[in-house]
Order: sequence, then C-alpha cells, then structure tokens
Amino acid sequence: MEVVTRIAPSPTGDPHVGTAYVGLFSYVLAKKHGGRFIFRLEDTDRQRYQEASERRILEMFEWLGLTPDESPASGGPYAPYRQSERLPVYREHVDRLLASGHAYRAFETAEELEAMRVEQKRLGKPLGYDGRGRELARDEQERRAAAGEPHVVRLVTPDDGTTTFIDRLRGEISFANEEIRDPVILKSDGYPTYHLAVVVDDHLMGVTHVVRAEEWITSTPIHVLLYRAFGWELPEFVHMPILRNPDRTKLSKRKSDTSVDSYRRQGILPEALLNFLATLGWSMPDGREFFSLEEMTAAFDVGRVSLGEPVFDLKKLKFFNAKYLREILPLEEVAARAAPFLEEAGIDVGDDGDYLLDVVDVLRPRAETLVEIAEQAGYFFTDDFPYDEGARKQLAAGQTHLQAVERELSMLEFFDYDGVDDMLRDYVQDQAVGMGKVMMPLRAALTGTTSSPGVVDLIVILGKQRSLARIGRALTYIDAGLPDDDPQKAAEEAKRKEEAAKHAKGRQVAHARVKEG
RNA sequence: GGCCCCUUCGACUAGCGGUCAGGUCACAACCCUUUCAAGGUUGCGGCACGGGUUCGAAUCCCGUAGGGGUCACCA
Repeated sequence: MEVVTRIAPSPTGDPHVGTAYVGLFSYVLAKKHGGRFIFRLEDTDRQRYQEASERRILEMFEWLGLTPDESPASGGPYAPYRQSERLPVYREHVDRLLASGHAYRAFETAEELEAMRVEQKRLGKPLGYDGRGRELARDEQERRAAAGEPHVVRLVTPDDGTTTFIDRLRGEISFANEEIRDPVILKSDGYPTYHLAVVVDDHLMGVTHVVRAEEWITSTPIHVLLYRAFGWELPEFVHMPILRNPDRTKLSKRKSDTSVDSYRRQGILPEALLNFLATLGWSMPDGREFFSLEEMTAAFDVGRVSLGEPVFDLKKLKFFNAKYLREILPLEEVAARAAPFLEEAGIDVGDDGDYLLDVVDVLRPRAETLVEIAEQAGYFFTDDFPYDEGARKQLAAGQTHLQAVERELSMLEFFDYDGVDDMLRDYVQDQAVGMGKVMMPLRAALTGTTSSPGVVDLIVILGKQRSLARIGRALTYIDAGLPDDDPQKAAEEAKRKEEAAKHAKGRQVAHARVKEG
C-alpha cells in the first residue's frame, strides 16, 4: 500500500520547530515506504494570516532537506494546495452533507452563543453548543440562507454512544458522543473550519497516515464522524508527542525560541536540528545517537516513537550542532557554511580557500555554532585588531620574550609546525622559564586576546611574515606605553560610564521615592 | 472543572517478565595541556506511589497522585 503523509501548517508567523518536528516524522514515514509527502497550506483563518509566512515555512522545509513532493510552490496532481483556493471543493462537500442530513445551517449570532456559554457556566453545566439550531425546519433554514442571512453550517453529531478510533501509537481511544457538540464545519465567511478542510483534503489527496501533534487527539472524533458522514475510509492516525518548554507546558514562543529561522541565523546546521528533533521521541534500534535523515528513513519504525513529553532542550541542540561542526561534517563543508557568517560579521574572507580551511579547522572545536566561529575569527582576517585587557597585561610582562622570539622566528629555516614548535620549546628551555611566560605574550601579540587556538598553530596559519609583523606591532605598542586608545574599547568604556550614570540616577530616583513615601 | 493523553536519572532516552536498570546532554573531578576549547577516564543521579497477577516485575492489570492537552465561526 502506498503511504501518503502531509504537513499542514498555518501561515501565521515564524516557521515553528514544532512544524519541523512533525514534518520530519511525516516525511520519514512516507519515505520509508517509498510514498509521497505533501505540503498543504491551511490558510483558512483570514484573521491570523501572514503574507510572508508561507514562503518562509516552505523555505524551512527546503533548508532541512524535507522537500515535499507536492506543495503550493511545486504543484502536484491534487492542486491547489492552498486551502483558501479550494473553497468550491469545501462548498460542494458541505452541500453533500446538507443534502444527506448530516449537517444543518445554524443562525445563532456570536452574542447568542456567548450568552449560552455564560448560562452554562453559571449553571455549572458542560460548555458547548447545545444543538438548538437543529430545531429549525429545513425549508426555513434554506429560506433564511437564500435571503442572505449570515449563518454557519454545523455537523450533526450523535447524542449518545461513543466514537472510537485507533491511534497508531496509543491504541484505541474513545470519546462519549455527548462530548462532541455539533461543531461548525463552514464559517459564516464561507471558509471551512479546520475540521472539514482537513478531512476533505486528506481524503481527496489520498493521505493514508495523518501525522500530527497530540493536541489534536480531542478533535479526532469529529474527523472520524466526518469521514463516516461522507462514507470514506479512515486514515491511520499518528499523534506525535508535543514538544515542551522547560516548564513542561506546550512549546511556545513566549517561553522558548521556537523559530527555525532564528536557529538558522544563530548558525545551527539543518542536519543537527533534524538529528536533535529525531531524538525527541524516537531512537535508532541500534542505539546510535547521530544519524542522517537518510539513515533515519532507512531504519524508521513508527512503533519506536516514545510517548513521553519531550522538553526542547537548547543545550542539547547546541551539543548536536557542535558535534556536526567538529566531527560529523567534513572540514570543507563547515568552511563553506561558515563563510557567509563571517561575511555577515563584517569579515572579508578573501579568496584564499586553504587559509579559510586552516582557520575553520582550529576554530571549530571551540565553537558550537557558525556564529561562534565567526565571532572568534576576527584576528585571522585583519592585522588591525585591538588588544583586550588581558592581552595588554601579557604584553607588558613579555616584552623581552617577544623580542627574542621575533629574532628566532625571523631566522627560522624550517617554517612548519614542528619547526616552530621546536624553536619555541628550545627557547623556553634555554631561558628556563615556564611555557606560559613565553606563549601568553605571544598569543596576545598574535591575536589581541588571551584565549585562542594553540600558538604554534596560530603562527603556522598566519605565516612567517604576518606573525613577525604582529609581534613587531605589539612591540611598538608596548613602546608606546600600552595606551588604552582602542576606539572599540573607548566606546565600551563610554557605554559603561553611561550605564553607571543611569544606575546612579535610578538610585537617586528610587531614593527620592522612598523619601516621598 | 468535564473529557482525553502521558509518567525510567535535572533533560533526551534504551528496556517490551529474570539486566549489577544501559547510553547521551548537563553537572563535578581527574588526565592531557602554552590559554580557551576539544578529547580521554571516572563520578553524581532514576523505574511517581499503592494494590494486585506471577516462582519472578521498570516491564502485565487496577487504583491514586502528578504533569500535559483540549473544551472557538483558531488551527
């Protein structure tokens, strides 16, 4: 049997990690069985609709490598894939339900319904539509509708008995029918509600497995009733666990960063995000924790989805990203992906690809994201870098060693890792000082910081001339008395003073208030 | 509150009647070390509780508790 799954996001904002999560499992389930993965836009809510959202969500799927077989962008045999463009389809199906007596037109106003709810609350009765619209005679319904009176169409649901369906992960789930209260299937603006649209489209598009988040379980009986009303065969339902905030509530942008675009901008790799998401609720049969989309697809078994309530842990995402950065992806790949981030940080990468490779090679064990690589790369691409406070201290203490190393280095014959390394070690031994006494001032001269890759690596990557020039520059700087005239530093200092002033003012104000009180 | 779902270390999970309850992140210590990382080793830490079923339960059943979801002309 062909397996057809879909992801059906609403274009209401940033591409959400939850959408990526459910999309991943939908995609993998379909591909595991050589089936189709459909992207359908659920844009029936005109209030919350956001123009740019559709494109960005689609781009997210491309970026992740979860390319849909059919979508609003690529089209397909069941087009259109935007629900707002399928209104006639829904209208036609609503008419069928109306004709068969499975639905009726209801004319209550929003105020009326609100009053009903208030009354139900007051009496402590269960909330929900009481079915009052069913009373209205058919010809009366049609007459008022024809007269242009605004109304909705509701599904007739049974008053007793139970509706049962099989959740692929949880087994049988049943609801008392009295809990299901004639839901609206066509809104007064002529748009279908989610319930109607999802059932009609899933059926028409041949969807065999409905993969969606657990929050939909309670509306599934409505869908089951709709399938029955149409006389259609039920798909399989796979309700994925809901991703959680650290406080275990449903993942929300209020409490967590849920935007995939945001992670992308931070330099999270799509492979890492996918791999991390996969481990939230699924595990490889052999226990491997790092695997590609292809490997997951090959090994996928929906029965291995776990039912916990996984917390979206940013630290672990970062860990996965770091792992991909320094171990899983080849150096060339990481360099290619880091380049745009360097440019973004105002660094002119130039066209020396080998140099970039060397830089990324020493930086990647020190970074968890591409942005962090960019943040640390500055001094590799400019000779005009500032010296931070720690570096100035090292320079002040290391003048003689710098002068000596400058001499030794300029005379060095074998300029490679071992050559430089031997030279420095010999020097340290001759002087009978600690390594740090020599290395730290060198590091400061070479990078302007006290934290960096190994000094020998630095010298080899920068090259003899550049290294010498930097030592020379540092020496000149020492001669000038290590002035704190770095513009960046000065700006920071000014800002700090401003902050301090603000705080002082705040304290005064607070103080004044206390006095007044 | 009604209904529905869920429950193994702080987090993600393995386990599907017999295991010293395993792994990963985080945290800690140690090693390595010219700094910062990375890497290596070790440690910390768990079957929510109570009843059953069984020779034997993390595993099966029933309760309880806790957490979550949902109760719209939003999806």
